Amino acid sequence: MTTPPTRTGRGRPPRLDPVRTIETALALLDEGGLDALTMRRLADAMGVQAGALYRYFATKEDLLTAMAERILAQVSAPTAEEGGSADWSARLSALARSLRLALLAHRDGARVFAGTHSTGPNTLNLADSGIGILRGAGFDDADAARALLAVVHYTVGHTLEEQAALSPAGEAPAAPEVLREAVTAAGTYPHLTATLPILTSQDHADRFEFGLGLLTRGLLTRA
Amino acid sequence: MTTPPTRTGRGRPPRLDPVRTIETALALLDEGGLDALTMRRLADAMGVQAGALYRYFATKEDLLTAMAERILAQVSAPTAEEGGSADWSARLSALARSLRLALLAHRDGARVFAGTHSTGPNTLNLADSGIGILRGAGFDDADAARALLAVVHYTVGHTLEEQAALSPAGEAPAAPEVLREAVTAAGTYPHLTATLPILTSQDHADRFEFGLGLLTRGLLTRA
DNA sequence: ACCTGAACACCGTTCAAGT
DNA sequence: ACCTGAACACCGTTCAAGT
Repeated sequence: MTTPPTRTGRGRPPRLDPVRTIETALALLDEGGLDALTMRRLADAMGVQAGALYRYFATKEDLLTAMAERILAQVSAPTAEEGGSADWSARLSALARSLRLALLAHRDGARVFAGTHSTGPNTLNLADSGIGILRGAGFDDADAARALLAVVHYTVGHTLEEQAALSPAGEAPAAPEVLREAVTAAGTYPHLTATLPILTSQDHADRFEFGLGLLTRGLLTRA
Repeated sequence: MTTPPTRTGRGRPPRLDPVRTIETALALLDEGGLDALTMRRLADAMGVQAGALYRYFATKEDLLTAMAERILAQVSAPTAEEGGSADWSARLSALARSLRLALLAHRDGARVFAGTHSTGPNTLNLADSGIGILRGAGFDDADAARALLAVVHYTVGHTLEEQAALSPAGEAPAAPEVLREAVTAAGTYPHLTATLPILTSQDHADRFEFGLGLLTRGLLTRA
C-alpha cells in the first residue's frame, strides 16, 4: 500500500508509458477534437518533449490506431447474460448498438475508428463475436462475414455523420439550419422539402435503429 | 474561334477561377491522396501564391466541400430510362451503386465526402431523388427519409473502408496480410479464422451488393 | 480587383547529444 | 534506456502592399 507507484524494474521509471499516453491522448481528444490532438500538445500534457513520444509510437497513425483499439474496449461482446439467451438478431443488434455507443463515448470517436485499422484484441473480439452470432444462427461463412461487415460499415457511416453534426458545438449555423436554408431557397426539391422535419431531426438513436432494423430484417429473409 | 480564352469582363482575366481550382485540386487528390493535398501545393499547381486561394475559398474545408460537391456530379439520378421503368428497389440500388462509383472515381473520394457537408445541387439532387423513389413506392415521409439516410451511410462506410484498403498502394504489408497474421497468431478467434478467406477477399463489389441487398430486402418487408 | 511577399503560429518527424 | 534540444521540411491563414 505504501510502495511507490509502479516500480517494476531497476533504473528510474520512465515518465512515458504507452497506456497512460493513450489515455491522455483520449482526454485531449475529448477536450478539443481530433484536429486539436497534436503530438506536440500530447507531449506537453505528458510533461515531455515531442520527440520522446516516438520511442513508443513510430508515427501519429500508430498512436491513433492504439486509441481506436482502446475506444473499442467499451464494446461489450454479448457473451454475458444480457444477450446470451436472446435470439441472434437481438444479439447482433446489441453488438451494433454497443459499437455506436463506444464511438460516441469520445469526441470524434468514429473518425478515429474509421481512419485506422487496428488488429488488437478488442477489434478482433468484436468481429469474432459478431460473426459467431451469425454462424451460430445457421448462416454460412460467407454470409456471416459479409453481414457483420455490412453492420459495422453502416454503424460507422451513421456515427460519423452523427458526430459531424455534433462536433462544431455552436460555431457555424449548424447543419440543420444550413440544409433547411438551401432546400427552401432552391425550391426545386419536393421530396427534401416534404421530409425536412425528419432530415433535420436530432433523434439519432431513432435513425440508427431504423437502418439497423433494415439490415436485421433483410438478414431474416435469408435465415 | 480566335478570341482569347474567356474574356468576359474588362480588366485582365483572373488567373484563378473556382471551377479550374476545384478541378486542379481533384487532380492533385488523385495523384497523392488527401494527405498530400495542401493549399500550398494547390497554389503551386495554379501558378499562384498560397494566400491567393483565400479570395475564392475562405478555408480549406470550403475547398474540400466544393470538391465533394463536384465528385457527386458523376452520380446519375435514375430519372432517365435506365431506372425510370424499373421497380423502386432496383432504382434505389442503382442510386447507391452510382454513389459508390462516384466516390471510387477519385482517390480518397469517400474521405472527402465523409469529411464535408455540401448543400450544393448535386448533393441535394442525390438525396431528393433517393427519397423520391421511396415516397413514390408508398413509404411515408419518415420511413423514406430514414431509409435513404441508411443507404447513404452504409455506402459511405463501406466505400471508406474499401478505399482505405486501397490507398496505401504497396507501402505497408497491406491490410489482408496483417489481419491474417494477427488472427492466426492469437489463435483465439474461431469465427475469424473460419471466415478469413471472405474477410481478406478483395471482391468489394460483392461485399457492397450483399449489404445493399440486406437494406433493400429489409425495406421490402415494410412496403 | 486580384495577387504578391512576408510573416505568424503552428505541424510531424529525426537524431545527435546528454544523463 | 530514456529523454532533451534543436533542427528540417513543411503546414493553414492573414494582411499590408503593389499593380
